[in-house]
Amino acid sequence: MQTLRRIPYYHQILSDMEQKGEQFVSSKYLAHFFHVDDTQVRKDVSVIGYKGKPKSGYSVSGLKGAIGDFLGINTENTAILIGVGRLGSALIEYPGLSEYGLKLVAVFDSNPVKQDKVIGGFTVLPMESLKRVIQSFDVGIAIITVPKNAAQGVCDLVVEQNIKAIWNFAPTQLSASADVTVRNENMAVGLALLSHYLKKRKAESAIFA
Amino acid sequence: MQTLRRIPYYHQILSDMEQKGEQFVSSKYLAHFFHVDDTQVRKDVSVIGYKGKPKSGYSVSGLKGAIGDFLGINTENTAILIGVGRLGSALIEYPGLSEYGLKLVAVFDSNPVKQDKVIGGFTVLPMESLKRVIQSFDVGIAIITVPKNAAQGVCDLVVEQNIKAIWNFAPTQLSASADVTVRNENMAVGLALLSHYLKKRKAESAIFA
DNA sequence: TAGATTGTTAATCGATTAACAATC
DNA sequence: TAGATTGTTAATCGATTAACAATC
Repeated sequence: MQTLRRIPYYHQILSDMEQKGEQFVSSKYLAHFFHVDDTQVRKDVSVIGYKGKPKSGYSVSGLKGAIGDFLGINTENTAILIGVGRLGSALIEYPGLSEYGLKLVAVFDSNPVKQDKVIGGFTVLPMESLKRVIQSFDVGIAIITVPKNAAQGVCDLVVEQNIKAIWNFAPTQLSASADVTVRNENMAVGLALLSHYLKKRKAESAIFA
Repeated sequence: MQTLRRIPYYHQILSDMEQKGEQFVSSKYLAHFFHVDDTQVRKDVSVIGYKGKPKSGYSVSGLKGAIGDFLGINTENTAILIGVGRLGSALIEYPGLSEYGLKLVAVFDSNPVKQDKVIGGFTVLPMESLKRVIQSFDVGIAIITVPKNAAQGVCDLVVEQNIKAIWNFAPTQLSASADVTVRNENMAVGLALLSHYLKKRKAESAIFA
């Protein structure tokens, strides 16, 4: 569903507008960021279940709040993080997590050298503690920041413990059964898309030269 | 175009398979990662312009190469990076960039304290040098890793210099004219989507409880 | 009031899947 | 040869846009 992909961006735009003190926003304004029709935005908003006012548009804070409720980021989601390397450490200290309703409850690493160290207030736990922690905290999301070759193994491990949402930062495509949501964050994808765009552009300008 | 979004993932999967020494892959196997029909994969492959062999499938290395050509990552794209903070510095040293055909030619920061420092082999340049560098290197991509509030300004600046592809890591939605491609990398989006999924799941299990 | 903007139904467009022949 | 898998056309499904009434 494309609507669902746009909604987090709306939220971000509305946060920025709120900070600038804007009160209202029109569907036309929101649409221009996505290069889509403003009808599309109004339809997206109706999915969220929010109502605007003819002539003035949508209340910035009202719509932002409705999106937060819709996405479930206004309530807390518990998470664990596995793999305390460079990226993992950065994520642990990233303030954006709590801003979006994520509450880290524990961090893990299979390397004994890293265990018992404290990072961002968390003591790094051994993988053996995984089962116990997931069960006692009712963990919703597992964040995977282990090296590429270890990622699928870790994924299988947490799925076994009944985790249903995985946020994968290892540069590999994880596979899990359809009832588990895997979000693969992968910088190479963005890079590849930009590269393709530039290539097409060059080809076109060659034709019209 | 959804096909275009899947293609970089195919590339990643094929790289992994190549490393493991796999020779052939079927459309069915590729399809299962995306939870789509295998017909879809065959259609995607036809867009790339590659041919498989009935019964055996697609050559892993052959298809990988064809995707590389299609995406333009087999040839070099020049890039600059603006904003040498924590994330910017990490990106400069990230080996994945060159793996996907990106060649960094210069890095910038508006903070005089950071200028003249050397990071990953690059001397940090002042913003004043932007124009000169872009013109003399025929720069294709601008990577923006400045703080949120500075991002749109930097975006306008590089668009003025005729840059047509922007890779934005600042957590804000940049806007540019339709002929400029902006890729917004935004962790909050992934988080929001996972959160929504969990919320929906909870609601459903409440209904069927 | 007139004009701007929302909300919604119908029409169009694009993406996905079904069906099946071609082929190794 | 028989079976598996590709490639492609037709059918279906979903997302986007066009049209327009409702309303502040």
